Amino acid sequence: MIRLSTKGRYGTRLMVNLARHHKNSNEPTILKNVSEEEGISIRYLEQIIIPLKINRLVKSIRGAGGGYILARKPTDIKICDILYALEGSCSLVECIEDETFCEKVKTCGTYEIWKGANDLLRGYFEKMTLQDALEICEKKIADAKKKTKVK
Amino acid sequence: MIRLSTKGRYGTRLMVNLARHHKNSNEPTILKNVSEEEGISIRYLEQIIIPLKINRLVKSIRGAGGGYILARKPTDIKICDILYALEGSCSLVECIEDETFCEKVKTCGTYEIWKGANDLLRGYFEKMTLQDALEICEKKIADAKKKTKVK
DNA sequence: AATATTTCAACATAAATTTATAGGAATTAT
DNA sequence: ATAATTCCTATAAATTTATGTTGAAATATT
Ligand code: FES
Ligand code: FES
Repeated sequence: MIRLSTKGRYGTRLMVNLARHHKNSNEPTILKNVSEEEGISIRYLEQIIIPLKINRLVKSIRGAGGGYILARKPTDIKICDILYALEGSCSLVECIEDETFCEKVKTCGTYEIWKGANDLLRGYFEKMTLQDALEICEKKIADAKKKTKVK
Repeated sequence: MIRLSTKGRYGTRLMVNLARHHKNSNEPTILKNVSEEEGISIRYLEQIIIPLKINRLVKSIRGAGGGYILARKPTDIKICDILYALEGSCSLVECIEDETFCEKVKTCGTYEIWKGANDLLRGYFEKMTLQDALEICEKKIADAKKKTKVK
């Protein structure tokens, strides 16, 4: 019904991936690795990371031995920041950010519905940080490992 | 960040429009009127209403004097039903409904984030009915009229 | 009963946007 | 110099958004 674009999905996975490497070492992470780990083509990742760089969520280091690192600590990056960078806005329908987008805002019978949903979502994504995502992710992987061991 | 498709937006406005006419008379509503009132091309409305008909949210009456009517009372139509009919699913990311959509679900660091957001949204749209939307809409229009009168 | 009118139904197609791949230039470490 | 890596530009494929054309069904009118 409401779709998170692949840019948003892939970009967030990219950020979580960088966060995991960030925790383990100070070395820049290369997209080739991200590509293999996440199963997303390098070429596409290259395009997706541009807005993340422009919005100063990641820093790039060029040349051999280069790669990408998070620009701030995972606790200081909100999921909302990531989605905003990737999608240019952070709303369910454009008329919420741009009042001129729909001509009929004043009589539109649905504006308030979307606004309510949007506020819910925004609250959720404002509270959640990359650190939260990282912890969920690590826990999940740890649990998965346990299970296979028990087997 | 997360976009409600125009199909979803237009389709819901179409349903609210039908609901308003439904309240005022038992006559079928023709798309030409909806088109003029909502500023959406008839041709596009014709396409959008097809899934609404298939999912039995509206009934069509052909021929002169025909048009469309709601298949059920506005209190019995959830916004979620409408979005489901229009988008074929009711989730933020496909992997929530279709586990095979993302290959890496088991190690994906973002699945739980989207799941949480999705549950929030779904709860919201499950609770809200066409009747709620109708009331919000009528109130809004009444308020708008008051304001212009005062002026 | 015949005809004209109204309206939905179906199909085709065009435009715009999103998704994805490709090639090579620029930069840096070794 | 060479290899590794980001950066930039182009373009292809798929999907979404929107319009156009014709036809079929039901109804109203005569
Ligand atoms: S004002 Fe934008 S959908 Fe109604
Ligand atoms: S499992 Fe679908 S986005 Fe991660």
